[in-house]
Amino acid sequence: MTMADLARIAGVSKITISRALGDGDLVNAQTRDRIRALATKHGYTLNVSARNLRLRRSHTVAVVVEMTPSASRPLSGPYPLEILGGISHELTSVGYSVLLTTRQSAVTPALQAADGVILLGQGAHDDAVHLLDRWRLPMVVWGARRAGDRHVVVGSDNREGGALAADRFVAIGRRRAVFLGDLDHMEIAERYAGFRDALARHGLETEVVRRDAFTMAAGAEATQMLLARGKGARVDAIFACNDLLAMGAIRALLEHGARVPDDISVIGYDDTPLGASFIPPLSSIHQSWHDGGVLLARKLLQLIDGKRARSETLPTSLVVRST
Amino acid sequence: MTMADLARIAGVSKITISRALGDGDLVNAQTRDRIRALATKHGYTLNVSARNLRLRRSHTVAVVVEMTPSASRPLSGPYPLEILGGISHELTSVGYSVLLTTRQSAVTPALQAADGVILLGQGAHDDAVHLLDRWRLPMVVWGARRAGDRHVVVGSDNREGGALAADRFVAIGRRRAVFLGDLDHMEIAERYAGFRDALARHGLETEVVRRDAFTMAAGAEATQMLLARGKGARVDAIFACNDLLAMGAIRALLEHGARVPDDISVIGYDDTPLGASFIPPLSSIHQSWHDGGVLLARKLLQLIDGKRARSETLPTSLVVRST
DNA sequence: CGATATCTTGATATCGGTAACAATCGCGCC
DNA sequence: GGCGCGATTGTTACCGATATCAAGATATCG
Repeated sequence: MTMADLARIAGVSKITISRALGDGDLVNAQTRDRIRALATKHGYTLNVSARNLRLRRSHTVAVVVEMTPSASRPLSGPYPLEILGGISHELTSVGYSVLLTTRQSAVTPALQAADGVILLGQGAHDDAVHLLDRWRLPMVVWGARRAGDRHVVVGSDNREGGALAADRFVAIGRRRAVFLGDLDHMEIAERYAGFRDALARHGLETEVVRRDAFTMAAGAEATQMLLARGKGARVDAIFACNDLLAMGAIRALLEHGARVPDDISVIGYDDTPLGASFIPPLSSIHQSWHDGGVLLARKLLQLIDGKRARSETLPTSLVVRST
Repeated sequence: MTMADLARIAGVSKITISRALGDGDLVNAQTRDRIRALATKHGYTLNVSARNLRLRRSHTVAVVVEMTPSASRPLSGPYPLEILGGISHELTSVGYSVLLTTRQSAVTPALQAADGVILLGQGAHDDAVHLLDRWRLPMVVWGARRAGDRHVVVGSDNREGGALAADRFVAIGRRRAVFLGDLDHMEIAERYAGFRDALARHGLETEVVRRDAFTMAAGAEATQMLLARGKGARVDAIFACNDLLAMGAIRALLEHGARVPDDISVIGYDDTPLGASFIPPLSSIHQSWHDGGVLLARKLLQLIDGKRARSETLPTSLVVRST
């Protein structure tokens, strides 16, 4: 069933069908409705390849993802499936296809034909510069913004996330807070910066305990180290850059006999369902992955349409549970 | 840069270019190499839309995924990103595109034009029957096989996984084993069946403690219940249908003063990086998600090529760590 | 040497849409 | 009445690839 067939049935020409199903403004309202009704009735579907060929557009967006989980990043993938859900939802709703690619996979014609690229994953920024030069395609990257970036970046507001944790600690009267995490990661460095600055505004200092891995074990071990120190260095709040580290910390605290949150308050990051189901339920900074995906998609569509798009950060929020 | 352009440069006709880059057999080896060299030199890439139009194939596979994590399934998505990696890798390497779709998203022309469908997620089986009737497309489903299934199913060998856990328990002399999990899920029921049967072969009985959620909290709570029972019902081995439940169980055991694995041995399922980084490192049944994805893709490609494909199960293995 | 088989290349039509331009119709206005 | 205008529909020519059939060149064989 092609347009020609439908045209014959409706007693009009192909182009009228095309216009009736598409633009809609160039065709009489009655004929348009009649044709649309006929199309649904006969189960007609547009041939995407033909349209793409004629329009010289692939209506495809390549999403390049890092997919290998590792012991130091124990959640299933650096970025949750949810963000892909947001991207996919937004793009398919406007007739675009999501071409999922791993960073390792070969550059296929289909990939090269993409109308735009979305990059997810820790190496994204470096890849971005690389790809941008080679392909000159519209491109949007997920992550933290950097100074010289020429590409559009979407990410959640890590500074704000850090500040939210700090404000909470101040609000419940904590005086000695520790930040737990690896400052080499841009996003985490931002979380720390927001945390430190917000505390500084209240005249409080921050201490950093660096750990490279994002595991419970690392969190527990770091916390044991803190607990083993003398009384002079006692802390009453821990902000972990990640829920797993936070959970590890809590575990170590409880094992050591410290009360959470009475003696030491702990806040995690990411608001994972895992943290929510932890005992005790973990307080955490929430960022909406789904919205992030949607925003990435929208920005890219703007670029594809030849409009400008600005880098943007998504708001975060603090979810207070029992820690 | 189209085929026509390249043809002009090479001094041959379009069709020769097409044959040189494709089949390769119908064209002189020298001209073929010359043309291929020219193609790379001028950075020519095939127009996928044009080819698809002519061949009446979309070279696209729709992957339908369940993407919403929830409190009762706290890992980021019911199926890890890794399986998508396997699918994507395999398909893109043979020139197919992966069209990622959520179960909720609308049926777009691009989706309908797919050459095949891969279904992932818990509702997959029911959707399968539905879609198969409506679309008559080649389709492959991830999960456990069921009796009346008319579609091809790929999944890991849950029976074997259960049996491996049982064999291990027998090998280290355990006598009273408990299975922890929700038997309403097909895959988990299989794990239990394998576990129970393997123990039965050694004259041992099994006890089931059902819990619906896949969380640490549920695992801990179930285990506390077990510990609270009288001495007559003492258990010395727990097989959890999931790493999180296993971790919850271990936590409860340690809190109660039981030694793991000396008093009670625990084995989880999925071999998540999370479990590997747990303290103590969790023994678990491993299944290769990546290989699963690859196999799904291969089966589907067979179907698309008009060949037959059989349902298949992937082997599992036991990773012995410290529990 | 002629005929046939094989290898290699080309001309043409076609896949199913959409843009550009042309044509038709009805209407208002001078 | 004739002209111009907007609204609506149609004609034609493509987009860039590949299948089909045909044709020229070369090899093989009796």
